[in-house]
Amino acid sequence: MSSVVTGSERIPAAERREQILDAATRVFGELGYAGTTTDRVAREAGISQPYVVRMFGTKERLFIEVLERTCDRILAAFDAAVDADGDPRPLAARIGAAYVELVDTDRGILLSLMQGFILGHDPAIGPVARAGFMRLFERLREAGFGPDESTGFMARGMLINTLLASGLASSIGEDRCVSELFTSTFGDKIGIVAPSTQD
Amino acid sequence: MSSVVTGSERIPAAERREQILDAATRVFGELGYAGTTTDRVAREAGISQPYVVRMFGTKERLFIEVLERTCDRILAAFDAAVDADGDPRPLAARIGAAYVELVDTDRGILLSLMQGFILGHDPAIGPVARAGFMRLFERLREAGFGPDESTGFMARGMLINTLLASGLASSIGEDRCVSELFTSTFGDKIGIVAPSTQD
DNA sequence: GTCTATACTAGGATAGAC
DNA sequence: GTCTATCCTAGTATAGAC
Repeated sequence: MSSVVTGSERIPAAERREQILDAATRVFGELGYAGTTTDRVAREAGISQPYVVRMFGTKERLFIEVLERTCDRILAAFDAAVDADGDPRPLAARIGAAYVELVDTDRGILLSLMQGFILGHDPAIGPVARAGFMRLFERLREAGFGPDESTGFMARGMLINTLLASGLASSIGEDRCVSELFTSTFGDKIGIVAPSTQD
Repeated sequence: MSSVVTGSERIPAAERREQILDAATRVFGELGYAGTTTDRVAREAGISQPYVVRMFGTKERLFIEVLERTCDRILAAFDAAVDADGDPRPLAARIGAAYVELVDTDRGILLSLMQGFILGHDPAIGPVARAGFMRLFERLREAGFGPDESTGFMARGMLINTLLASGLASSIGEDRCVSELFTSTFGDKIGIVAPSTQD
Protein backbone atom coordinates (compact mmCIF):
# COMPACT_ATOMS: atom_id res chain seq x y z
CA MET A 1 0.00 0.00 0.00
CA SER A 2 1.45 3.36 -0.98
CA SER A 3 1.33 6.04 1.69
CA VAL A 4 -1.12 8.70 0.63
CA VAL A 5 0.13 12.10 1.70
CA THR A 6 -2.47 14.45 3.09
CA GLY A 7 -1.24 17.65 4.71
CA SER A 8 1.50 19.97 3.53
CA GLU A 9 3.69 20.83 6.44
CA ARG A 10 7.04 22.37 5.92
CA ILE A 11 9.37 19.42 5.43
CA PRO A 12 12.90 19.07 4.00
CA ALA A 13 13.14 19.34 0.23
CA ALA A 14 14.77 15.93 -0.16
CA GLU A 15 11.90 14.25 1.60
CA ARG A 16 9.26 16.14 -0.36
CA ARG A 17 11.08 15.18 -3.50
CA GLU A 18 10.66 11.53 -2.67
CA GLN A 19 6.98 12.00 -1.91
CA ILE A 20 6.47 13.66 -5.26
CA LEU A 21 8.41 10.95 -7.06
CA ASP A 22 6.31 8.29 -5.34
CA ALA A 23 3.10 10.00 -6.34
CA ALA A 24 4.34 10.64 -9.86
CA THR A 25 5.35 7.02 -10.29
CA ARG A 26 1.84 5.90 -9.44
CA VAL A 27 0.09 8.44 -11.62
CA PHE A 28 2.37 8.12 -14.65
CA GLY A 29 2.00 4.36 -14.38
CA GLU A 30 -1.74 4.59 -14.49
CA LEU A 31 -2.33 7.39 -16.97
CA GLY A 32 0.82 7.43 -19.05
CA TYR A 33 3.03 10.42 -19.71
CA ALA A 34 0.71 12.53 -21.82
CA GLY A 35 -2.33 11.50 -19.79
CA THR A 36 -0.83 12.67 -16.51
CA THR A 37 -1.25 16.22 -15.28
CA THR A 38 1.16 17.85 -12.91
CA ASP A 39 -1.88 18.92 -10.95
CA ARG A 40 -2.92 15.33 -10.38
CA VAL A 41 0.56 14.43 -9.19
CA ALA A 42 0.52 17.43 -6.88
CA ARG A 43 -2.79 16.48 -5.33
CA GLU A 44 -1.65 12.90 -4.77
CA ALA A 45 1.46 14.23 -3.10
CA GLY A 46 -0.61 16.64 -1.02
CA ILE A 47 0.95 19.84 -2.32
CA SER A 48 0.22 22.52 -4.91
CA GLN A 49 0.72 22.10 -8.64
CA PRO A 50 3.21 24.93 -9.08
CA TYR A 51 5.42 23.41 -6.41
CA VAL A 52 5.80 20.24 -8.40
CA VAL A 53 6.90 22.23 -11.41
CA ARG A 54 9.14 24.37 -9.26
CA MET A 55 10.92 21.34 -7.92
CA PHE A 56 11.44 19.43 -11.17
CA GLY A 57 11.47 22.19 -13.77
CA THR A 58 9.14 20.51 -16.24
CA LYS A 59 6.80 17.56 -16.40
CA GLU A 60 9.20 15.93 -18.83
CA ARG A 61 12.06 16.09 -16.36
CA LEU A 62 9.85 14.72 -13.63
CA PHE A 63 8.99 11.75 -15.82
CA ILE A 64 12.61 11.12 -16.67
CA GLU A 65 13.52 11.11 -12.99
CA VAL A 66 10.71 8.67 -12.32
CA LEU A 67 11.94 6.45 -15.11
CA GLU A 68 15.49 6.37 -13.86
CA ARG A 69 14.55 5.77 -10.25
CA THR A 70 12.18 3.05 -11.33
CA CYS A 71 14.85 1.30 -13.31
CA ASP A 72 17.31 1.52 -10.42
CA ARG A 73 14.81 -0.16 -8.15
CA ILE A 74 14.20 -3.05 -10.48
CA LEU A 75 17.93 -3.57 -10.85
CA ALA A 76 18.26 -3.49 -7.08
CA ALA A 77 15.59 -6.17 -6.80
CA PHE A 78 17.47 -8.30 -9.36
CA ASP A 79 20.70 -7.88 -7.46
CA ALA A 80 19.06 -8.84 -4.20
CA ALA A 81 17.71 -11.99 -5.87
CA VAL A 82 21.12 -12.86 -7.27
CA ASP A 83 22.79 -12.39 -3.89
CA ALA A 84 20.18 -14.29 -1.88
CA ASP A 85 22.31 -17.25 -0.78
CA GLY A 86 19.75 -18.47 1.77
CA ASP A 87 17.22 -19.13 -0.97
CA PRO A 88 17.39 -22.75 -2.23
CA ARG A 89 15.60 -22.08 -5.56
CA PRO A 90 17.58 -21.83 -8.79
CA LEU A 91 18.64 -18.33 -9.85
CA ALA A 92 16.09 -18.08 -12.67
CA ALA A 93 13.23 -18.78 -10.28
CA ARG A 94 14.55 -16.27 -7.77
CA ILE A 95 14.81 -13.45 -10.30
CA GLY A 96 11.42 -14.26 -11.77
CA ALA A 97 9.87 -14.24 -8.34
CA ALA A 98 11.61 -10.97 -7.50
CA TYR A 99 10.02 -9.29 -10.49
CA VAL A 100 6.57 -10.62 -9.69
CA GLU A 101 6.91 -9.51 -6.10
CA LEU A 102 7.59 -5.98 -7.25
CA VAL A 103 3.95 -5.93 -8.30
CA ASP A 104 3.05 -6.32 -4.68
CA THR A 105 5.57 -3.84 -3.33
CA ASP A 106 4.77 -1.07 -5.74
CA ARG A 107 3.05 -1.69 -9.02
CA GLY A 108 3.61 1.88 -10.07
CA ILE A 109 7.23 0.94 -10.62
CA LEU A 110 6.48 -1.62 -13.30
CA LEU A 111 3.72 0.42 -14.88
CA SER A 112 5.61 3.68 -15.18
CA LEU A 113 8.57 1.87 -16.66
CA MET A 114 6.28 0.29 -19.22
CA GLN A 115 4.84 3.69 -20.03
CA GLY A 116 8.37 4.89 -20.67
CA PHE A 117 9.15 2.02 -23.02
CA ILE A 118 6.27 2.82 -25.31
CA LEU A 119 7.37 6.43 -25.59
CA GLY A 120 10.33 5.69 -27.79
CA HIS A 121 9.42 8.40 -30.30
CA ASP A 122 9.95 11.18 -27.77
CA PRO A 123 13.34 12.83 -28.32
CA ALA A 124 14.01 13.39 -24.61
CA ILE A 125 12.33 10.36 -23.03
CA GLY A 126 13.02 7.75 -25.69
CA PRO A 127 16.78 7.50 -25.09
CA VAL A 128 16.29 7.18 -21.34
CA ALA A 129 13.71 4.44 -21.76
CA ARG A 130 15.85 2.51 -24.21
CA ALA A 131 18.87 2.76 -21.94
CA GLY A 132 16.76 1.47 -19.06
CA PHE A 133 15.52 -1.47 -21.05
CA MET A 134 19.02 -2.45 -22.04
CA ARG A 135 20.35 -2.07 -18.52
CA LEU A 136 17.82 -4.67 -17.40
CA PHE A 137 18.72 -7.01 -20.24
CA GLU A 138 22.43 -6.62 -19.66
CA ARG A 139 22.06 -7.31 -15.97
CA LEU A 140 20.42 -10.62 -16.79
CA ARG A 141 23.26 -11.46 -19.15
CA GLU A 142 25.81 -10.59 -16.47
CA ALA A 143 23.98 -12.81 -14.01
CA GLY A 144 24.86 -15.69 -16.29
CA PHE A 145 21.78 -16.14 -18.47
CA GLY A 146 22.19 -16.71 -22.18
CA PRO A 147 20.66 -14.44 -24.84
CA ASP A 148 17.57 -16.58 -25.35
CA GLU A 149 16.91 -17.05 -21.69
CA SER A 150 17.37 -13.35 -20.98
CA THR A 151 15.05 -12.50 -23.84
CA GLY A 152 12.50 -14.92 -22.43
CA PHE A 153 12.69 -13.15 -19.09
CA MET A 154 12.11 -9.78 -20.70
CA ALA A 155 9.19 -11.17 -22.68
CA ARG A 156 7.53 -12.50 -19.56
CA GLY A 157 8.19 -9.16 -17.86
CA MET A 158 6.51 -7.27 -20.69
CA LEU A 159 3.54 -9.61 -20.49
CA ILE A 160 3.26 -9.03 -16.75
CA ASN A 161 3.40 -5.28 -17.26
CA THR A 162 0.75 -5.42 -19.96
CA LEU A 163 -1.58 -7.61 -17.92
CA LEU A 164 -1.27 -5.26 -14.96
CA ALA A 165 -1.79 -2.16 -17.05
CA SER A 166 -4.79 -3.56 -18.87
CA GLY A 167 -6.63 -4.29 -15.67
CA LEU A 168 -7.39 -7.87 -16.63
CA ALA A 169 -6.50 -9.05 -13.15
CA SER A 170 -9.93 -8.12 -11.87
CA SER A 171 -11.52 -10.69 -14.18
CA ILE A 172 -9.62 -13.60 -12.67
CA GLY A 173 -12.23 -16.04 -11.51
CA GLU A 174 -14.95 -14.54 -13.69
CA ASP A 175 -13.52 -15.74 -16.96
CA ARG A 176 -11.98 -19.16 -17.36
CA CYS A 177 -9.51 -18.04 -20.04
CA VAL A 178 -8.31 -15.12 -17.95
CA SER A 179 -7.68 -17.47 -15.05
CA GLU A 180 -5.66 -19.75 -17.30
CA LEU A 181 -3.62 -16.86 -18.61
CA PHE A 182 -2.80 -15.54 -15.16
CA THR A 183 -1.99 -18.96 -13.80
CA SER A 184 0.44 -19.54 -16.64
CA THR A 185 1.97 -16.10 -16.18
CA PHE A 186 2.23 -15.86 -12.42
CA GLY A 187 2.31 -19.52 -11.35
CA ASP A 188 1.93 -20.00 -7.63
CA LYS A 189 2.39 -16.27 -7.13
CA ILE A 190 -1.03 -15.60 -8.61
CA GLY A 191 -2.39 -14.58 -5.21
CA ILE A 192 -0.39 -11.36 -5.50
CA VAL A 193 -2.44 -10.10 -8.42
CA ALA A 194 -5.77 -11.80 -7.86
CA PRO A 195 -8.26 -9.35 -6.34
CA SER A 196 -9.67 -10.21 -2.94
CA THR A 197 -13.30 -11.39 -2.92
CA GLN A 198 -14.72 -8.35 -1.12
CA ASP A 199 -13.91 -5.93 -3.94
CA MET B 1 4.89 1.86 -46.62
CA SER B 2 1.59 3.47 -45.70
CA SER B 3 0.01 5.64 -48.37
CA VAL B 4 0.22 9.25 -47.26
CA VAL B 5 -2.87 11.12 -48.33
CA THR B 6 -2.34 14.60 -49.70
CA GLY B 7 -5.30 16.31 -51.34
CA SER B 8 -8.87 16.43 -50.15
CA GLU B 9 -11.14 15.76 -53.05
CA ARG B 10 -14.70 14.86 -52.51
CA ILE B 11 -14.69 11.12 -52.00
CA PRO B 12 -17.21 8.62 -50.56
CA ALA B 13 -17.55 8.67 -46.79
CA ALA B 14 -16.70 4.99 -46.40
CA GLU B 15 -13.42 5.47 -48.20
CA ARG B 16 -12.53 8.60 -46.25
CA ARG B 17 -13.33 6.68 -43.09
CA GLU B 18 -10.72 4.09 -43.95
CA GLN B 19 -8.14 6.76 -44.70
CA ILE B 20 -8.76 8.36 -41.35
CA LEU B 21 -8.58 5.03 -39.56
CA ASP B 22 -5.29 4.26 -41.29
CA ALA B 23 -3.84 7.60 -40.28
CA ALA B 24 -5.19 7.32 -36.75
CA THR B 25 -3.73 3.84 -36.34
CA ARG B 26 -0.30 5.16 -37.20
CA VAL B 27 -0.50 8.24 -35.01
CA PHE B 28 -2.06 6.57 -31.98
CA GLY B 29 0.55 3.86 -32.25
CA GLU B 30 3.34 6.36 -32.17
CA LEU B 31 2.07 8.93 -29.69
CA GLY B 32 -0.42 7.00 -27.59
CA TYR B 33 -4.01 7.95 -26.93
CA ALA B 34 -3.49 11.05 -24.81
CA GLY B 35 -0.48 12.13 -26.84
CA THR B 36 -2.38 12.12 -30.11
CA THR B 37 -4.27 15.17 -31.33
CA THR B 38 -7.20 14.95 -33.68
CA ASP B 39 -5.49 17.66 -35.66
CA ARG B 40 -2.45 15.52 -36.25
CA VAL B 41 -4.60 12.65 -37.43
CA ALA B 42 -6.46 15.02 -39.72
CA ARG B 43 -3.28 16.33 -41.28
CA GLU B 44 -1.94 12.84 -41.86
CA ALA B 45 -5.22 11.95 -43.52
CA GLY B 46 -5.11 15.14 -45.60
CA ILE B 47 -8.33 16.66 -44.27
CA SER B 48 -9.41 19.20 -41.66
CA GLN B 49 -9.54 18.55 -37.92
CA PRO B 50 -13.26 19.21 -37.48
CA TYR B 51 -14.04 16.66 -40.15
CA VAL B 52 -12.32 13.93 -38.17
CA VAL B 53 -14.42 14.80 -35.14
CA ARG B 54 -17.52 15.07 -37.27
CA MET B 55 -17.02 11.60 -38.63
CA PHE B 56 -16.23 9.77 -35.40
CA GLY B 57 -17.96 11.89 -32.79
CA THR B 58 -15.09 12.03 -30.32
CA LYS B 59 -11.43 11.21 -30.17
CA GLU B 60 -12.27 8.42 -27.77
CA ARG B 61 -14.61 6.76 -30.22
CA LEU B 62 -12.03 7.07 -32.96
CA PHE B 63 -9.52 5.28 -30.79
CA ILE B 64 -11.97 2.53 -29.93
CA GLU B 65 -12.66 1.97 -33.62
CA VAL B 66 -8.94 1.81 -34.30
CA LEU B 67 -8.53 -0.70 -31.51
CA GLU B 68 -11.26 -2.98 -32.76
CA ARG B 69 -10.15 -2.86 -36.36
CA THR B 70 -6.60 -3.50 -35.29
CA CYS B 71 -7.61 -6.54 -33.31
CA ASP B 72 -9.67 -7.91 -36.21
CA ARG B 73 -6.68 -7.65 -38.48
CA ILE B 74 -4.39 -9.54 -36.16
CA LEU B 75 -6.98 -12.28 -35.79
CA ALA B 76 -7.30 -12.43 -39.55
CA ALA B 77 -3.54 -12.85 -39.83
CA PHE B 78 -3.67 -15.67 -37.27
CA ASP B 79 -6.46 -17.36 -39.17
CA ALA B 80 -4.59 -17.11 -42.43
CA ALA B 81 -1.58 -18.73 -40.76
CA VAL B 82 -3.71 -21.54 -39.37
CA ASP B 83 -5.30 -22.21 -42.75
CA ALA B 84 -2.07 -22.07 -44.76
CA ASP B 85 -1.87 -25.71 -45.85
CA GLY B 86 0.87 -25.06 -48.38
CA ASP B 87 3.28 -23.99 -45.65
CA PRO B 88 5.39 -26.92 -44.41
CA ARG B 89 6.36 -25.29 -41.08
CA PRO B 90 4.66 -26.33 -37.85
CA LEU B 91 1.65 -24.26 -36.79
CA ALA B 92 3.48 -22.49 -33.97
CA ALA B 93 6.17 -21.25 -36.35
CA ARG B 94 3.56 -20.10 -38.87
CA ILE B 95 1.60 -18.05 -36.32
CA GLY B 96 4.76 -16.57 -34.85
CA ALA B 97 5.96 -15.60 -38.30
CA ALA B 98 2.56 -14.12 -39.14
CA TYR B 99 2.76 -11.81 -36.15
CA VAL B 100 6.28 -10.71 -36.95
CA GLU B 101 5.32 -10.06 -40.53
CA LEU B 102 2.59 -7.70 -39.39
CA VAL B 103 5.41 -5.42 -38.33
CA ASP B 104 6.38 -5.18 -41.93
CA THR B 105 2.87 -4.76 -43.30
CA ASP B 106 1.77 -2.10 -40.90
CA ARG B 107 3.49 -1.55 -37.61
CA GLY B 108 0.83 0.92 -36.55
CA ILE B 109 -1.42 -2.07 -36.01
CA LEU B 110 0.75 -3.61 -33.34
CA LEU B 111 1.64 -0.31 -31.75
CA SER B 112 -1.86 1.08 -31.45
CA LEU B 113 -3.06 -2.19 -29.97
CA MET B 114 -0.27 -1.99 -27.42
CA GLN B 115 -1.27 1.57 -26.61
CA GLY B 116 -4.77 0.31 -25.94
CA PHE B 117 -3.61 -2.42 -23.58
CA ILE B 118 -1.75 0.07 -21.48
CA LEU B 119 -4.90 2.14 -21.04
CA GLY B 120 -6.77 -0.31 -18.88
CA HIS B 121 -7.74 2.37 -16.35
CA ASP B 122 -9.89 4.23 -18.85
CA PRO B 123 -13.56 3.40 -18.31
CA ALA B 124 -14.44 3.42 -22.01
CA ILE B 125 -11.26 2.11 -23.58
CA GLY B 126 -10.18 -0.37 -20.92
CA PRO B 127 -12.95 -2.90 -21.53
CA VAL B 128 -12.39 -2.84 -25.28
CA ALA B 129 -8.66 -3.38 -24.86
CA ARG B 130 -9.14 -6.24 -22.41
CA ALA B 131 -11.66 -7.90 -24.67
CA GLY B 132 -9.21 -7.59 -27.57
CA PHE B 133 -6.40 -9.13 -25.58
CA MET B 134 -8.53 -12.08 -24.58
CA ARG B 135 -9.81 -12.61 -28.10
CA LEU B 136 -6.22 -13.07 -29.22
CA PHE B 137 -5.46 -15.46 -26.38
CA GLU B 138 -8.61 -17.46 -26.97
CA ARG B 139 -7.88 -17.77 -30.64
CA LEU B 140 -4.54 -19.34 -29.82
CA ARG B 141 -6.23 -21.76 -27.46
CA GLU B 142 -8.77 -22.68 -30.14
CA ALA B 143 -5.96 -23.27 -32.61
CA GLY B 144 -4.84 -26.08 -30.34
CA PHE B 145 -2.16 -24.51 -28.16
CA GLY B 146 -2.11 -25.22 -24.44
CA PRO B 147 -2.35 -22.49 -21.79
CA ASP B 148 1.40 -22.22 -21.28
CA GLU B 149 2.22 -22.18 -24.93
CA SER B 150 -0.45 -19.57 -25.64
CA THR B 151 0.84 -17.47 -22.78
CA GLY B 152 4.34 -17.77 -24.18
CA PHE B 153 3.09 -16.49 -27.52
CA MET B 154 1.43 -13.51 -25.92
CA ALA B 155 4.58 -12.78 -23.94
CA ARG B 156 6.70 -12.78 -27.06
CA GLY B 157 4.11 -10.57 -28.74
CA MET B 158 4.26 -8.05 -25.92
CA LEU B 159 8.05 -8.04 -26.13
CA ILE B 160 7.90 -7.42 -29.87
CA ASN B 161 5.46 -4.56 -29.36
CA THR B 162 7.62 -3.03 -26.67
CA LEU B 163 10.80 -3.29 -28.70
CA LEU B 164 9.11 -1.65 -31.67
CA ALA B 165 7.58 1.11 -29.59
CA SER B 166 10.79 1.88 -27.76
CA GLY B 167 12.68 2.46 -30.96
CA LEU B 168 15.50 0.13 -29.99
CA ALA B 169 15.55 -1.35 -33.48
CA SER B 170 17.65 1.52 -34.76
CA SER B 171 20.49 0.49 -32.44
CA ILE B 172 20.82 -2.97 -33.96
CA GLY B 173 24.38 -3.25 -35.12
CA GLU B 174 25.57 -0.38 -32.95
CA ASP B 175 25.20 -2.20 -29.68
CA ARG B 176 26.14 -5.83 -29.26
CA CYS B 177 23.52 -6.50 -26.59
CA VAL B 178 20.74 -4.97 -28.67
CA SER B 179 21.70 -7.20 -31.57
CA GLU B 180 21.56 -10.24 -29.32
CA LEU B 181 18.16 -9.26 -28.01
CA PHE B 182 16.69 -8.74 -31.46
CA THR B 183 18.19 -11.92 -32.82
CA SER B 184 16.65 -13.88 -29.98
CA THR B 185 13.31 -12.15 -30.44
CA PHE B 186 12.96 -12.13 -34.21
CA GLY B 187 15.18 -15.03 -35.27
CA ASP B 188 15.77 -15.19 -38.99
CA LYS B 189 13.08 -12.54 -39.49
CA ILE B 190 15.34 -9.88 -38.01
CA GLY B 191 15.75 -8.24 -41.41
CA ILE B 192 12.19 -6.96 -41.12
CA VAL B 193 13.01 -4.70 -38.19
CA ALA B 194 16.68 -3.97 -38.73
CA PRO B 195 17.14 -0.53 -40.31
CA SER B 196 18.77 -0.43 -43.69
CA THR B 197 22.36 0.85 -43.76
CA GLN B 198 21.65 4.10 -45.61
CA ASP B 199 19.48 5.53 -42.81
C1' DG C 1 9.63 25.55 1.59
C1' DT C 2 5.12 26.46 -0.06
C1' DC C 3 1.18 28.98 -1.63
C1' DT C 4 -2.19 31.98 -4.62
C1' DA C 5 -2.95 34.18 -8.71
C1' DT C 6 -2.45 34.23 -13.36
C1' DA C 7 -0.47 34.22 -18.13
C1' DC C 8 -0.47 31.62 -22.12
C1' DT C 9 -1.16 27.76 -25.27
C1' DA C 10 -3.03 23.74 -27.00
C1' DG C 11 -6.59 21.06 -28.30
C1' DG C 12 -11.43 18.93 -28.49
C1' DA C 13 -15.65 20.05 -30.03
C1' DT C 14 -19.53 23.00 -32.24
C1' DA C 15 -21.86 26.16 -35.71
C1' DG C 16 -22.71 27.02 -39.90
C1' DA C 17 -21.24 28.14 -44.77
C1' DC C 18 -20.41 26.06 -49.26
C1' DG D 1 -18.75 15.75 -48.10
C1' DT D 2 -15.74 19.22 -46.43
C1' DC D 3 -14.15 23.64 -44.81
C1' DT D 4 -13.36 28.05 -41.84
C1' DA D 5 -14.11 30.31 -37.76
C1' DT D 6 -14.53 30.02 -33.09
C1' DC D 7 -15.75 28.64 -28.33
C1' DC D 8 -14.16 26.83 -24.14
C1' DT D 9 -11.73 24.00 -21.10
C1' DA D 10 -7.71 22.11 -19.36
C1' DG D 11 -3.12 22.24 -18.29
C1' DT D 12 1.96 23.85 -18.07
C1' DA D 13 4.58 27.19 -16.44
C1' DT D 14 5.75 31.83 -14.27
C1' DA D 15 5.58 35.72 -10.80
C1' DG D 16 5.73 36.91 -6.60
C1' DA D 17 3.90 36.85 -1.70
C1' DC D 18 4.46 34.64 2.81
